[in-house]
Amino acid sequence: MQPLPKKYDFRLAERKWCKAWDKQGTYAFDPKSDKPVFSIDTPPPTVSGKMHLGHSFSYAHEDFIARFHRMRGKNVFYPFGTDDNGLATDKLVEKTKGVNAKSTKREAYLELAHRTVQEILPDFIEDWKMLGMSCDFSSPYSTISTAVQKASQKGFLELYEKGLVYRKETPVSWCPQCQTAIAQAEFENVDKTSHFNDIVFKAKGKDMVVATTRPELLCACVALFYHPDDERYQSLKGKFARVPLFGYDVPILADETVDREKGTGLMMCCTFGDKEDIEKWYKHKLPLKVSITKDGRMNEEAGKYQGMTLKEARKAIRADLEAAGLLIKTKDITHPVNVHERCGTDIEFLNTHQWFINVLDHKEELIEAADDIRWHPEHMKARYIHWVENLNWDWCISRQRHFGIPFPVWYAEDGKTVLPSEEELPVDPSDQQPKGRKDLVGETDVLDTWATSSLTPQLALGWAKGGELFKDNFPMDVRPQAHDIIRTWAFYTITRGVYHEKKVPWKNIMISGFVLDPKGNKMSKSRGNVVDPQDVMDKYGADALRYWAAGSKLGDDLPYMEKDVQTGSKTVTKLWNASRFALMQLADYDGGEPDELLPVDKWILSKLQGIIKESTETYEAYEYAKSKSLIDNFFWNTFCDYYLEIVKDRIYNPEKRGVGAKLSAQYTLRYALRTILKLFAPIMPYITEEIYGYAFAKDGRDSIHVNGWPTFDNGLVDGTAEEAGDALLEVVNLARKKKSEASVSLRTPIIKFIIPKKLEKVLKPVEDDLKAVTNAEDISYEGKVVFIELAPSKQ
RNA sequence: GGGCCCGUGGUCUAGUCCGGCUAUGACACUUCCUUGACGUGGAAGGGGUCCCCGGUUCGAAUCCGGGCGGGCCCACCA
Repeated sequence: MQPLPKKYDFRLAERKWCKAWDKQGTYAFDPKSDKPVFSIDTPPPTVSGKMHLGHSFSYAHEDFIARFHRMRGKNVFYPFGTDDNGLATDKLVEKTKGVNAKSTKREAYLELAHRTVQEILPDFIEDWKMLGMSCDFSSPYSTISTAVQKASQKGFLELYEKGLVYRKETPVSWCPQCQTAIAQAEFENVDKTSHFNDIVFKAKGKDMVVATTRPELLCACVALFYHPDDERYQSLKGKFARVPLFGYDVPILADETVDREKGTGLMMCCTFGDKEDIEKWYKHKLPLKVSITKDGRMNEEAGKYQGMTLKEARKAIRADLEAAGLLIKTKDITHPVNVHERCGTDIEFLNTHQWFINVLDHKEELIEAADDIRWHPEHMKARYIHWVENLNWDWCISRQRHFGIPFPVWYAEDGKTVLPSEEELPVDPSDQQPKGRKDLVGETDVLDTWATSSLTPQLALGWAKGGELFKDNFPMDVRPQAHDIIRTWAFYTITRGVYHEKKVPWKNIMISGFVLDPKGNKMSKSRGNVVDPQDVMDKYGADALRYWAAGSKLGDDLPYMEKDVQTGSKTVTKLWNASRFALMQLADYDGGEPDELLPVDKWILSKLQGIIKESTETYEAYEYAKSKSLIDNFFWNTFCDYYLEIVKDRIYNPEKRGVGAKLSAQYTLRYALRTILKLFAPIMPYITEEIYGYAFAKDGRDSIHVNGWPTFDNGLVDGTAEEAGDALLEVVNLARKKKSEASVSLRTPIIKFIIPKKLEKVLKPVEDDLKAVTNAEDISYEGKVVFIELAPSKQ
């Protein structure tokens, strides 16, 4: 057994092990092994920047679970991939290369995008490796890779065959900035300030006042609505109104969804201002009047306002209305507006051709599916169900972008859809025709990134290749993710599981919370309160960061406080020092078993069994935070502050205490240290591996992280020893208190230590250790109270 | 408006499901201790109406009802 160096350099050690694990394939999945498999549907991080603190938080959580199961002897299937086919990556390419995808030629842009992704990926993945993720990094998948394109397109074809996907011209939510359709799940609600404008419409010379926040859509107005019971407007039934500035007539109609209290109780319906407009347009079969372009400008319908942005048009139209005396009142309001989560641009509705996956007809099935998954924490299931229940639209999966996985679809002259055969995949219909055809028009849209990442369990398990791995391991054991993407990733993946395999994709889902700033606010660039995990790891190490991440239970948000990482860093140091001390004491130990263990040794071994049992149970239940705090307390308190102090005398002075007492201590010390390291290993993989390497590894390839999770040994549970040890601690505390009150060193001898008679029986067997740790010269048992007399001060 | 989560010393929290130990730990604070692993350490200590009100119970931080406060998700966009 080698002694440990004086100092632990986490920078060196973490880099060293990160490379060594990779090289030795420590975390490689073994397809030939007969060990039970534990499979993890690792989230492929979106390539849109660097790993952020929220990532390190939730990825640490899943890694605790992965490492625990691997140590338990499972063959852990823990793939790693990157999600790099979506709008987020597209935006990153635009930003880093200073280009605009829409105004760049398709081929040139795609070439640039693929090249940029390849440039970014190695460094991007490095952050996850340094965090100590125990994924199999040997062949990371990329969602833009040819293999994944093929699989994703295959998935599309399968849904098409099942009639679960369809194309339709319909009003769809549209981002004028990104110039693509987006799905309901990509909305974000933001409160914005605006104006409620009271505008005059005229009908047969009579004035009618309509309140609107969107005067720029006047030219798209197709009707006015009032509530059928609204007495104020009964006389308007069947009449027409003239649209101001634009001078055409629209019908005045009644609809029960109109709120009489809002504005003037008279509203205009434009195609399209919002969801309400769409619903009324459908219901009353109104004409379509499109007034905005795909890039968010006014079109020819807007007459003299053509070419203006919506914002400019709003200002100009308000001014013109005012000049004409038709804007009679303006009220400042704050109201919620749906914006695109990626860019913050107001969402519009455009009537376009899009592909959809039918989800509205299958809500019930998708809600029931939630019961087949164990949710950790349980209440997150409600979030999922709530989202599915409240869905309003089918899942729009087509995006009008260059970068992404192409739809494997062509259109014939008669409008019929032509699909490739599976063998032809992957295809790019933009510049390719199916076998034997020359007459088709290829679909130029690409698939929503979620349409691919919703297949991660299938992708990772090689579903497209039809292998055993997939057959045997779908559903996977666990999906880890954060709660913000329940409505997207979790929902979509469950949908694909149910649609393709008639099964939920995983048995468990573990959902992490968010990292907040120290005051409990969200971290965001605009607030300027962002902390980079790279900086934290550089300053304190990955183990310290992981220790911090283990401090909150699943689903709970955690304010980031540097001092908590510092506590992790201190724990690393303490672990090093305690191990260094222990190993020094074990230098002359041959590993032999003592004939008889001393009661104090039995005490700590017994206590340790409780920790093993409980931390195993809590890990099994995904409660790593409980496990961590159990081990933490045992290590600092029971092991360092008491046991090591008690045992010093036996090891230092074998001539006084006997060789057997020393051997008993050495045996116990070794067992306890080894167990503590293992219990800490899932949370702090670097320091534990480093110490294990010095102290216990059989050779350079023997890792603490594979197998060897401590097993509960009922034979070591000893009630009598625990009673003796606990009583010992109590009197030790009294002695320490006495010395503290006297402001003297803890080594000050006790010349007279009188302990109540009733404790004699329980304390007698540990009396030698008690004497040693309290430096008591004389111990006697009498009376009912403790009496301690300290040696006089030297001065 | 609907749903969910939460409210514990100065701060962050454990404990709450399944009621009963002196209410856990970390950080901060006070005093002391440099002892042959560690001062990034050790010992001792101060500090809590367990959000409020009511109920159940021998007994409530924990269960029930009602408030108040905070957060999240969804809806509200005329």
